[in-house]
This record gives sequence, structure tokens and C-alpha cells, in this order.
Amino acid sequence: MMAADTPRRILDAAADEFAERGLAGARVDRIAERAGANKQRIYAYFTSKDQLFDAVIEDRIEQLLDAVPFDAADLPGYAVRILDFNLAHPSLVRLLLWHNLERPAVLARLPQSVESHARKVAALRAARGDDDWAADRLLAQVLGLVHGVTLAPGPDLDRTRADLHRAVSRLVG
Amino acid sequence: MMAADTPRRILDAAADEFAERGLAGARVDRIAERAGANKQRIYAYFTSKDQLFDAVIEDRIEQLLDAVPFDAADLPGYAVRILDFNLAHPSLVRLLLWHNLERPAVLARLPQSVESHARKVAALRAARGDDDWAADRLLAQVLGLVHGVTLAPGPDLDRTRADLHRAVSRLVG
DNA sequence: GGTCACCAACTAACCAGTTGGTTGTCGTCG
DNA sequence: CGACGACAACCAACTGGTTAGTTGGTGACC
Repeated sequence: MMAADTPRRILDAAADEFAERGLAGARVDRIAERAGANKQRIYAYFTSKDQLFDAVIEDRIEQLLDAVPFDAADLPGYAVRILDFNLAHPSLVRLLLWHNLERPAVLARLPQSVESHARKVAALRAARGDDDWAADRLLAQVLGLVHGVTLAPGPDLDRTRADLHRAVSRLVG
Repeated sequence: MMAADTPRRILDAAADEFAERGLAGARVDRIAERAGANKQRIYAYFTSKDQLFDAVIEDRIEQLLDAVPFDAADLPGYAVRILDFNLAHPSLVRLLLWHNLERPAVLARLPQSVESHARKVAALRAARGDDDWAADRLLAQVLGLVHGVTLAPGPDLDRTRADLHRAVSRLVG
């Protein structure tokens, strides 16, 4: 009856539900309802709640990694762009936090994630002459900074952005 | 029968259980078992699972806020000491992450947390001549940095510490 | 006698995952 | 052409295990 994109609708609905409540707090019936789909379709396509959760992450991880192209030559600008992305997609941030807590080490084994990280480290090495370690550290620091600012953005967004830009500039000094 | 510290044992057991599984994933029976106590004692002292969770946070928040005394004159050292504390108490970090996701805005209303933050901002203003906004930003940035490093510490802890120290030094530059 | 504690069983709801029965839409083959 | 099987989808009810919260009955200690 419904157009043939049922798996797509299920993934979207599940992403919302999981972002709000996490894996343990999510309810499969609620996901089915939100998707305007049937519960058995969920199990037909994704076999279990846990696997559905992983499938949602795998579906969204690409958005997360590629939505903001990495720019080793302009880390401050990169940081600000990630901040803007995070603020525009708060549910993606929550989804990642949940996943990190409830499915530890699953993300670290996702090839897309590993490769993306490796590419960034390599780009940093090429652009700055750092060794692997230093590039890895710098990346973790920048992302941590962005994360901290994401969780507590001030009331004046422009100034928040400017302050973040300046902070990263100092880091890369 | 048991020594009269039953509420204490319940709080400790609950802290472990909640740190591992979160609010939705925790099981009250498991907490009772871990505490070597009886389930009704939990409800006698804490009335509900949710309130028990909040009580755990309120119990541990002091540890979190005061275990590492704030030093506005030595932010790099402060950051490193927080990192060490986080690495020594990973379950406290998880507890905070869970709470942030599952009980949003509860922490922001805890007077202890609010006052501690205000005190830090005031100390930063006094020590550096910043305005409220700048002090608030700087604090968020430093804590974000520490958090990022906490989640992805390199294999060489000493170097991780040194790199964090240098990073914060540049921030406060 | 009141408080703290134990044990054990209970309830009432909830929830992941299943099953059976039905409809509509294809493409295929007789 | 038509009917037949395969498939996607729906609804609804069910199973079996789990779980927050309760109750009743017992002992110990102050």
C-alpha cells in the first residue's frame, strides 16, 4: 500500500526515537507508530531492536562524517562549521552520545569511521608536518573543544562562534 | 541486622548500576542485590527509581565538583588534574553522561552545580579581568578540551597529559 | 512498641518478538 | 487473457518473559 520506502521510514522514525530515549528507553511499538509502518516490517528488515539501532547509526554516520568536509589548512573554520552542524542537528549529537554509552566499541569498529579518522590524521600530517601522535592529539582536542561549546553555547551565537574560532586558532598556533 | 548504613550501600550500588546501564537500562532488583540489601529498603528510602537516580547524582556531584579544586591562576594544571580524576573514576564520567541524556535540565537546576560554576566564573574574572561572558566561554572550552582528551586518551599517558597542558596554556595565552 | 531489616511471594503493567489471517500488486506462465 | 504464486504491507491478538512497585509475615534491637 505505502510507497516502497518502508525501510527508509523505519530508519528515520527509529533515529528520532533512539535520539530521544536511547536504546534501552526506546519502544519498538512507538517506532512502528512513528514510521506509520507495521511492527513486523521492522523485524523483517532489521531482525532485532539492537540491530536496528546499529543500522540507524550506520545510516547516519555518513551524514556525520561527510556533512562537514575536513580542512586541515583551516581548522578554526572547520571547528565552527562542525559547531553549526551540531546546533542544526541536535538529535544526531544525542544519537552519537547514546550509541557511545550503550554500544561501546561498535563505532570504533565501523570502517567508515576508522577510515575517516585516518584520512584526517593523514591530512594533518601533510599540512603541518606533525607526526601521527601529534595529529591525533590535535584532532581530539579540537573535537573536544567543539563538543564542549556545543553542549553549552552562549546566548549570543555569533560571539560563541567567534570565540571558538579564536580558541582553535590558538591551539594550532 | 546489617550495620545502619543501608542507604549508603544502596547509593553506592545504584551508582555502579546506573553508570553501567543508565536509568532505563538499570534494574532495581540488581541494585538491591549489589547492595546486599532488600528491595523495599530502596523504596522506603528513595521512593522511586527515578528519584534514586537523582539522589545518586546529588550524592556524587560534590565529589565531582570539589575533588579537583579550581585554580583560576593555573588552568593548564587544573585541566590535567581533571583529566587524571576522570581517568581514575571512569564510572563517574559515565554517570554524568547518562544523567545529561536521561534527566536533562535536572543538573542545571542543582544549586551545588550552579554555585560551583558561578564561583569559577567569578574566580576567572578576578584572576584575568575577563567579563562574565569571556570567563564562561573559556571555562566551557577548557572543560570541553578535557572531555575530548578523556574520551580518547593516547597510549602514552604522560604525553597525553603534557599535550593537554600545552593546549590549555595556548588557550589562556 | 517502634524502627530497621529480612524473605518471599504477588500484582499489574509492559514489552520484545511471533503468529495467523487479509489485501493489493506484480510479473510470469499456461 | 487470466489465474497463480510471490511479495510487501496491513491489523490484531497472542506468548512469554521481565520489571517497577507492593504486601504480609518474621525477627532483632533500642
